[in-house]
Amino acid sequence: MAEPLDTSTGNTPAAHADTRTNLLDAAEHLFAHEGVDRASLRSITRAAEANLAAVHYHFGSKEALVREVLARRLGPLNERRLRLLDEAERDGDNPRLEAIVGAFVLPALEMVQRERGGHAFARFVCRTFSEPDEAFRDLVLDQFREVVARFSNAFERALPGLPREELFWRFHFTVGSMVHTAGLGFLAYQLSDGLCDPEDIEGVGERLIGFLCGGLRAKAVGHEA
Amino acid sequence: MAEPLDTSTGNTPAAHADTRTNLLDAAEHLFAHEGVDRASLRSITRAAEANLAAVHYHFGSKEALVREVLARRLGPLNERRLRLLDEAERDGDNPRLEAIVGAFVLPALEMVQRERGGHAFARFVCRTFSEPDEAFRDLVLDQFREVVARFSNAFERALPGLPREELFWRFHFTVGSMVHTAGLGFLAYQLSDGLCDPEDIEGVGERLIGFLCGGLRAKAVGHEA
DNA sequence: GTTTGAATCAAACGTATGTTTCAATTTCTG
DNA sequence: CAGAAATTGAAACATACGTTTGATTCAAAC
Repeated sequence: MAEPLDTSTGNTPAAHADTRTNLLDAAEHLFAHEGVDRASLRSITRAAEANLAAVHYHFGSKEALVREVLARRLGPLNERRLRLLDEAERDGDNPRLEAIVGAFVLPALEMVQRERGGHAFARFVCRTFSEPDEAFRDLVLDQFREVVARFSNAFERALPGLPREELFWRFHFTVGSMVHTAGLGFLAYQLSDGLCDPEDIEGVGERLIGFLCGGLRAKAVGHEA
Repeated sequence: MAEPLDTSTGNTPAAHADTRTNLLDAAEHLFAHEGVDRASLRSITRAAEANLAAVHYHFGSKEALVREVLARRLGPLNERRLRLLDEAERDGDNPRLEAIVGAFVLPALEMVQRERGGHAFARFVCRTFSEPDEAFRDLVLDQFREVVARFSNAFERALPGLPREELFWRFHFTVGSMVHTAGLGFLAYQLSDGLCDPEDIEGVGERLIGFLCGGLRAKAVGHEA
């Protein structure tokens, strides 16, 4: 009985594993395109050119594999968000709203476009958000909690006078647009008959930031700002 | 071999079936809470107090059951949207943006709150949006196409000068916020530590409309309106 | 009261799945 | 090079699933 090495986040320098990475890549792709349940370990290991037992050797179970697939990218993604927020707050004590929204939104869009398999991952996370299995959803949400705390504070300072309840709702709406766009941008292509190009993340990012800032700055109903 | 009666949409006056409705209700609930794949016909029929074979007798297959669950509410929901848009356009030839957005957003929120099982259904649809199985996704999108066509025209007239590409993207962002809110409003409750109340659909609707109109009216970047 | 078709039921079928096992092999280490 | 540990491999296991079958109950029609 051999214990596979720790690799928790993708930060460790690839250790020695190839099979392990192949499994994560294949699983990510298939989870996104077929769903966690429909993607069988047999199809995953076949795609990764590994033996069926490799999943249990390297991860212990299918559920643990799902967790690893999520954790591998979610950690770095949220770290990037926090780092960009740090930068924005360093520049001016009261950064522009556009910079805050950008720090929240752009890392996701960039990951989709630039990282190999990013598209599949975004779609997978989008799925996981509405995942009924609490274990998986909590895994995403726990990674998300610090981000929510930091960004809601930043929003609060950038939008003085906005009631906290209103602010959290607007944050919620923001997350919705962001997730829908990062994970399901192809729907915009489909529904606009090819007019919208989800590959052009710079354009999409600009548009999304503009839209969200407009919404975040809207006059609060029933409240005198 | 007996052919079960037509009930396509929920419009037919309940025909004579009880088991059939029980199956749809139970399936809707379990699809939302466990996902289509994890919800077995055995658990569905148990919840509906029906026999295992009843699903195949009344619907033919599990996939057909999924389709029925979707179609039962999706048709009326989108009809309601179109009717409200008609009313808004009848009132003034150029209705206020708020009225258009409301016609798009409120039927979903109201269904969640007012119809029995509406919450479960919204969550299920939210899942289906990111469903990898094209057959299910297309079922949702096909029901959605006329709505998109009508509303994008209305938006276009309410927001003159906005390039069509920008307009479709903003519609896309709008859908994201709406779906995220109708299906996953409980996340706002969780992430705001109980500050946001997803049950208060009047409040949520007002906030969502305000937010979306702010975003839709934002100055388009890179374009002189 | 018998007949007919719809609806329900218990039981089984075939298959695909996650998991386990243990031998074979490769890779590192002293 | 020898030995130990890590990794891969082929096969089997138990289980849960969607589906099918054929008998049975039930309600109305004649």
